This record gives sequence, C-alpha cells and structure tokens, in this order.
Amino acid sequence: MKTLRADALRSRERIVRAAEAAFRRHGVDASLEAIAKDAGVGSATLHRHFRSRRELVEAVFQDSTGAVAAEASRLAAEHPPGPALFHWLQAVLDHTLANRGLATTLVPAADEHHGGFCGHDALEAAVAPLLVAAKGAGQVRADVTVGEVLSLVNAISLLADHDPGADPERLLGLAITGFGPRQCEQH
Amino acid sequence: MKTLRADALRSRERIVRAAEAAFRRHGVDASLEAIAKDAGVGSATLHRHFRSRRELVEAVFQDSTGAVAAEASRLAAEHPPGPALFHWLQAVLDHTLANRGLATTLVPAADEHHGGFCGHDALEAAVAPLLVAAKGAGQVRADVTVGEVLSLVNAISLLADHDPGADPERLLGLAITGFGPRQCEQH
DNA sequence: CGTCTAAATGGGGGGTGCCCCCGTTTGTCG
DNA sequence: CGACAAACGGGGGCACCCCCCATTTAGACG
Repeated sequence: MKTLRADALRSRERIVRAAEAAFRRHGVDASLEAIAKDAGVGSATLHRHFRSRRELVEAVFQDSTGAVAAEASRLAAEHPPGPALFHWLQAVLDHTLANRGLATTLVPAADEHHGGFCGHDALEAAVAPLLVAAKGAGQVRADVTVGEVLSLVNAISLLADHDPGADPERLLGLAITGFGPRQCEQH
Repeated sequence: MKTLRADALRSRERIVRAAEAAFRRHGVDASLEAIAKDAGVGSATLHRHFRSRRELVEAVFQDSTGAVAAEASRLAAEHPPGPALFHWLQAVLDHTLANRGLATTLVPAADEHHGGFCGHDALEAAVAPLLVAAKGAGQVRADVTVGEVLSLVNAISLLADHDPGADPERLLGLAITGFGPRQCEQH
C-alpha cells in the first residue's frame, strides 16, 4: 500500500471507529450512510476507502481477529495438542458469537483478494500448526484439512446468527466428537 | 384458515408461481416488486398475502420441503436405522443446496408462528422417528436431540450458501463421524 | 514561504426496493 | 339484484447504495 495522505488516513480512522460503534449497536448490516455521517465524512468518502461492506467489516474486526489468531500459539504452549486445538476452536467460535454477523466475513471471500487483511486467511494460518500437532498426537483424523475445520466452526457461527435458540458450543462439541458411529479406520 | 375469496386465492397462486421462477433465477433475494409485477398484481397485494419475504419463501418451498420430509419414512423402510438417518440428512442437505438461500428459512423462525406451514417443523417431525431408531440400534449417541441434528445440517447449508468453495457433503460426513477423539463414554 | 498539482473530499442525484395508505373494484350472500 | 365486506393496486414516503464532479487541501519543490 502506498502512503496515504494525512487527511485520508484520518478519515479512514474515523470511519472505522464509527463503524465499530454502529456494528455494535445495529449489527454488521448497519447503514453505511449513517456510519459516514457519524464519522463526519460524506458517503462518497466511505465508499472510496471501502469498496464494499465486507471490506469495512474486515477493517473493523482486523484487530480482534488478529488477537484470536495470536491466541493459537499461546494455547499451543500451555496445552497438549488435542485440547489446544479444541480450546482454540472454542475461542474462534466465541469471537464470532460476540459480534453478530462477523461470521459472514470470515468465510473465504467469494470475489477476490483486495490485497488487504483477510480474517479467514489469518485464522487458517493460525490453526495450521495446532492441527498438525493434534494429528501427530493421534487426536484428530489425518484426512481432515485446515479449511474443513474452520468451515465447520464458521458454519456453526452462521447458524447461531440466524437462530438465537441454538447452542453453538454444544454443536461444536458434537461436530468434534461426532454423533454417529466412528469409522473404524482409525490408525 | 378461513376460506379465501376466489380472486384472492387466484392472486396468491400467481404470486407463488412468479416467486418460484424469480427465486430460481435470482435467488431468494429477488425483488418482491418484480415478483408482484410478473404475477400481474400490485405490490400491496403481495404484501397482504405474505407479510414477510420469509413467508413467501416458505410457501414456495412448501411442496418440495414436504417431499423431503416424506422421504424419511421411505428411507426408514428400505435401510437399517443408521444408514436411513444419514441418507436422509444427505437428502435434506441436497434439497437446501439445490435452492440457494432456502437454508435461512429452514432455521426456526425468530419471530413467531404465523399458523402456516413451517419447513423447519416439518423436517423436525420427519427426522424424529429416524433418530430414535438409530439410537436404538446404537448408531447415534443417546444424548443428541432432533434439533441438534437438524441444526448441524442447517449450519452446513448456510455455510455452503456463503462459500461456494466448501464441500458440504464432506462436512456433513465429518460432523457425523467427528474429526476429533471419540468420547469413551459410549454405552 | 508561495505555488502548483494530484489526491481527497462531500453534496446531492439516480436508481432500487420495501412498505403501506386509501380510493376503487369485485366476489359473495341474503 | 343489491349491498357490504373483502380484495385490489397505483403511487407516495422512506431508506439505502453507489457514483459523478465541482471544490478543497495536503504537501512537494523551488
């Protein structure tokens, strides 16, 4: 990214802050125009900085998502491989549950990579070492990929967004241990 | 439901047919105004018959969802308990995958029951006997509920709606068998 | 410190969709 | 056949998104 002009940087910062507040209050579907007004900028400015709602959401949650990703190495140090992975997946789930609507942006971007921060990629990179360690310890089936594990967590987050009655942590537990018969091809 | 006037019934029918076509072409987010125009009715008429988009979606998919629900008893007759359940869950998944966006309406209605057909309830009723049979055969953990099983399928459907790159059938397989360690408290 | 240029801005218009009001039409039943 | 309630639909109000383009301003350079 080439250097932004000082005023542009300031605008961007105010937009992100306003968006953060609006998302907290109204969810990620908050009106972009209202966010622009709160930030004291014109709506055109908002659209110039963030070409899509998704880009804005990702900017707002970049820090917290990064923190969750960083949590992975801490857990790896403090727990054996299996529990480290499962606790981290819980942490990812908690993170999305705490921010209704966030889940939709942690799904791989359908369109393209705009070069900026991508929450999904950050989480994928973070989980990779946990997963190989857990596989090494025989705690996870060898044929499961990083993407699949994250997809299951995302799926549950999406459901929780739509159905307040669901118990996401319970569902994650079910998905991890399975509710049907274990295939007997285990090592 | 009290008897509708003849013209009202005709309007309703035309709206549902137009909506069916529009949903197929543009997804369930198709413009309601366009649907009304296609149906040859005013938008007010559409809104009088279907107070929300969700109601319309449910009316459009009532038949196909009912068919999937009916499939349950056929599978129960032709397969042993475990496979019957798992094949049916696959069928539910296929049904939602075939109609992008349908998944959001198969989630329990957040607001209320308007007395009409509710796809989620129909599926829940259909899966119940399959689940008890599978539990009886020791093919499914005893502590799993009907709602939880359907929630997992719905979760995967929702994810597939957002992420075309995901492999929903694979994820369902993972959720059924689990990717982590089996809890050893099995009977 | 003045000048100049490209970057940045924002007001506002165009387009779309949702929802509902209310005057008009049309079934239906006595 | 007449009357009344049910159903209709055009169109207005509102909110949103997105972008055009005239205007302002940062900051590099002499």
